[in-house]
Amino acid sequence: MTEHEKHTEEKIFEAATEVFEEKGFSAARMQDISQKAGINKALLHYYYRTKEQLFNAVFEMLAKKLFNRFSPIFEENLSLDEKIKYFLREHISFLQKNPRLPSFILYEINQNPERIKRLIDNLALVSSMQKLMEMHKAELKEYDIDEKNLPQVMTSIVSLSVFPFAAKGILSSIFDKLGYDFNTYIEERKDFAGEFVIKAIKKGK
Amino acid sequence: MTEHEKHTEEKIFEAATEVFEEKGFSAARMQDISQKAGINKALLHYYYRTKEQLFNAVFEMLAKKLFNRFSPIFEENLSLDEKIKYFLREHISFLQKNPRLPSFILYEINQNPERIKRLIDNLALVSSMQKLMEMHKAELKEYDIDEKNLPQVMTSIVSLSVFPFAAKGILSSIFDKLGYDFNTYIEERKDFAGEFVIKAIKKGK
DNA sequence: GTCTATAGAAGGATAGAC
DNA sequence: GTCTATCCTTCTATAGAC
Repeated sequence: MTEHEKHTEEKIFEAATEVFEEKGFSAARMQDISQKAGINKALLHYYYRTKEQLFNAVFEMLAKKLFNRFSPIFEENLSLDEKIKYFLREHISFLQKNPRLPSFILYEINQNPERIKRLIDNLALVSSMQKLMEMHKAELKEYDIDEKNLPQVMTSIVSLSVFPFAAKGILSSIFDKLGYDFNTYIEERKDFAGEFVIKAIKKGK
Repeated sequence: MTEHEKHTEEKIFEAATEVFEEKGFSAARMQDISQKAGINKALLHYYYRTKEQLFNAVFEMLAKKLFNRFSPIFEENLSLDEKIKYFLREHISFLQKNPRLPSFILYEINQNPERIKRLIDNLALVSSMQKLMEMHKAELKEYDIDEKNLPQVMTSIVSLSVFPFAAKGILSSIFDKLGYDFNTYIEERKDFAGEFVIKAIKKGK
């Protein structure tokens, strides 16, 4: 593959990423993608054969980009408290730079759940979660967490960071009316979310 | 309007609701809608002129259906604790019967935020929230809630009920691998979510 | 590898008969 | 009010020249 080829293929991929993320698969137009990439429409097919294949390449990259953000939490050498706060701060900051990602991924997966199957295999979620539980076994006695409600706790944590972006369109409108500002709300959320979770899962006396 | 007319128009509307909710605006086909309604494609245009207008009618109905579920909480004569628990139980039960609603509404609003503007005016959210704060003024001293973090608290509550359905495609896949079941998870969530929130907002000593 | 031109199919919308 | 037939546009995809 020559330098030039690589250049063109990358331009296409980047343009496709922008258009698909903004419009979704069905509303995206090959014409828009080629224009944004500054090349001819026929070239898209030369490099990626079909719209579907181009979309799959983009989708896989974006999904990995999003899900890989969940991994660091399993590695850091921190207390469980700090780990949760750290994760939520980082995750919200990441989504702040990629606000359209949650809506795009969630929607396209609901449209076609098969898309995610292969990716999930690579996530190694089961072992990571077991590892996490093991690592903080001693601390866990201070929390209302056990194997049974672990999915509830995990999804609650994730929802606090993802939902505001998935619902950005609605929240922005409502905040406008209430005199709040979405960006300020997100800034505050970086700390709020962590504290909210910690209080919720600490064992009451 | 004759009985027969009404019948046909309703059949179209119901078929359109199903198709739009499942596929979204762009991927939905007028052909599919007419087939599902058991009538000819031309009739869709006779009753609703364009795809856009048919979609708007459906969208408005579904959005109201979803948002009206937020109102009861402002009316019931309950303590703040009970009100939150009651709301989450009811809201999750409602979404259990309409699992595709969150994904559809969130996505279509992000695609076109104008769609929600008019609806929000009718929600009277500002006054309702003020009324709620006023009503529980005495109790509020026991909670970490004030005007400043009210949006954080409110969106956190909503996210706990809405996110699992918006992310149903992903969660189902992950749960499969972990040996959990999505429906069981939702059943448990009806109580879990309320308790989670209450603990999170109760003032620590 | 990149372009122009165009095929070929699909989808929204309308005309016109009944 | 409902149907058949068809128009017209748009979109994906390919053929073929350079």
